[in-house]
Amino acid sequence: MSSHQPTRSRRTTERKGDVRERAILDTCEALLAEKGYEAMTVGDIAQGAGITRGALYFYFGSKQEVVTALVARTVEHLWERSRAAARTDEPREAIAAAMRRTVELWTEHGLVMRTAIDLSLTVPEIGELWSRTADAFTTAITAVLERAGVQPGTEPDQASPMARALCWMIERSFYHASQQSREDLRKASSTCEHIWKVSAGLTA
Amino acid sequence: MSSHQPTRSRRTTERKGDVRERAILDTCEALLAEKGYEAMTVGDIAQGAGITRGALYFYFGSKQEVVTALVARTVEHLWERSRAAARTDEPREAIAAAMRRTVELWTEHGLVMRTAIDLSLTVPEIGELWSRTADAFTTAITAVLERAGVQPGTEPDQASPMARALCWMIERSFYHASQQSREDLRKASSTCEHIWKVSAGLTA
DNA sequence: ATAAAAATCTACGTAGTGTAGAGTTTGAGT
DNA sequence: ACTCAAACTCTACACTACGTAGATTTTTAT
Repeated sequence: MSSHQPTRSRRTTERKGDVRERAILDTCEALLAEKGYEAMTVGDIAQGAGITRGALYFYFGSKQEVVTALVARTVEHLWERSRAAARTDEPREAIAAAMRRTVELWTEHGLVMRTAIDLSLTVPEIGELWSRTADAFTTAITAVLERAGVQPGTEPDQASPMARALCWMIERSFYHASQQSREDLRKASSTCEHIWKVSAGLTA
Repeated sequence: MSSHQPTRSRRTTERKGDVRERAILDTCEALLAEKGYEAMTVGDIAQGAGITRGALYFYFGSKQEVVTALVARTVEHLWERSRAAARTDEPREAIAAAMRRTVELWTEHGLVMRTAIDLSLTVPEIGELWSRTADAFTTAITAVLERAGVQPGTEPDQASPMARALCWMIERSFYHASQQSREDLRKASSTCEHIWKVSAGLTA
C-alpha cells in the first residue's frame, strides 16, 4: 500500500484507529440492543470489535465513555437532520411535518435515544447532550406555537412552558412506544400531534 | 419488659426483624438522596442500618431487592392516597384537584418516584410496579376527559390514548421539575393543568 | 532504514457483589 | 427454669468486572 498521494494528502489515509473506533461503537450499539447497558461488559464490547479489553482502554477511558461517544455520534445525526427541517409556515402542516420527522428519528435511532435518556441521570456528559437536544426541540415547538397564535412568554399558559411540557410528552410517549411496535409508534405520534394542535388552538 | 398481654396477643410484640427491615429501607432512602443509586453500596446501607453486609442479606437478596421494597412501600402509599381521591363531578375542578394531589405526591416522594422511573428498565419488578401506577393515573385521567365530553375510545384523538399521553407529560414534567425547586414543581403543575384542560375541550 | 507514534497485549490491583457456614439471641412450649 | 427451633448476626470467601501498568508489536513519517 502507501500510494504517496501527490499533493492533496494533508489528511493521510484513514488511521487504523478510526476504523477500530467505529467498530467499537457499532459493537456497542449492537450489544446494547442485545443485552442492555448493565449486562453489557467492556470485555464483550472489545471481543465484538476484535480486540482485547486492554486495547479498548486505549480508545476509551471507560464503559461510560464508549456509550457517551455512541450517543454523541447519534445526536450529531439528529442535529443535522433537524437543520434540514422543513420551513413550513402553515402551523398545521409544520406540526404534521415535525411529527413525521420524529417518527423517523425514533424508528432509526430509538435504541440509542432510549439509552441516552436512561443514562442522563448517572452520566453527566450524556445528560448534557440530551438536555441540549431537548432544548432544541422545545425551541422548535415554541416557534410553532407562537406562529399559531399562542402568547409568547414564560407564564404557565404561554408558549415556552407549554412547549417544554409538550416536548416531555412526546419524549416519553415515543420512549415507550418505540419499545413496542412500529405501529404503536405511529399511534403515539397521532395522539401527540392531536394534543399539540389542540394546545396550539388549532381545534377545528 | 414482657407484659404477658392477656388475650389480645395473637400478634406478639413486633419482631426485631421488622424494625431492622424498616431501618434498612429508611437508610436506603436517605442514601439514595445523598449519593444516588449507583454510588450507594450494600455495605453503606448495612452500616447505616447498624448491621453488617452479611446480616442485610438475611433480609434482602440483593441491592435491587432493597430498592424494590422501598419503591413498593412508597407506591403503596400513593395508592391509598389515590383511593381517597376527590369525587368531584365538575371536570374543571376535578382536574385542578388531581394536579394539587400530584404536586403533593411529588414533593413528598419525588426522590423514590424518580428512582422508580430510572430503574424501571433494569429492574423488572420495579417496572411492573410503576407501570401499574401509571395505568391507575391514566384511567383516572381518561374518566375526567370523558366526563368533559371527549369521545371515549382508543383512536388517537379519543380519550384513552390522549389520557396516556397526558400521563407521560405529567410524569416527565414532574420528574424534571422535582429535581429543581418546589417553585418549578408548582409552575410545571400549572402548565400541565392548562394543557390537560385544553385537551379536554375546556378552552374558555 | 530508523525512530517516534500508534496500537495491542498480558498481568495485576481493587471494589463491590453475593454465598457459605458457623455462632448467638429470642421466645414459646413444657 | 429448661430446651429447642427459629430468628438473627457475623466472618470469611469466591467471583466478576472494572480500570491501570508496563512491556511489546505494528504503522507511519522522514
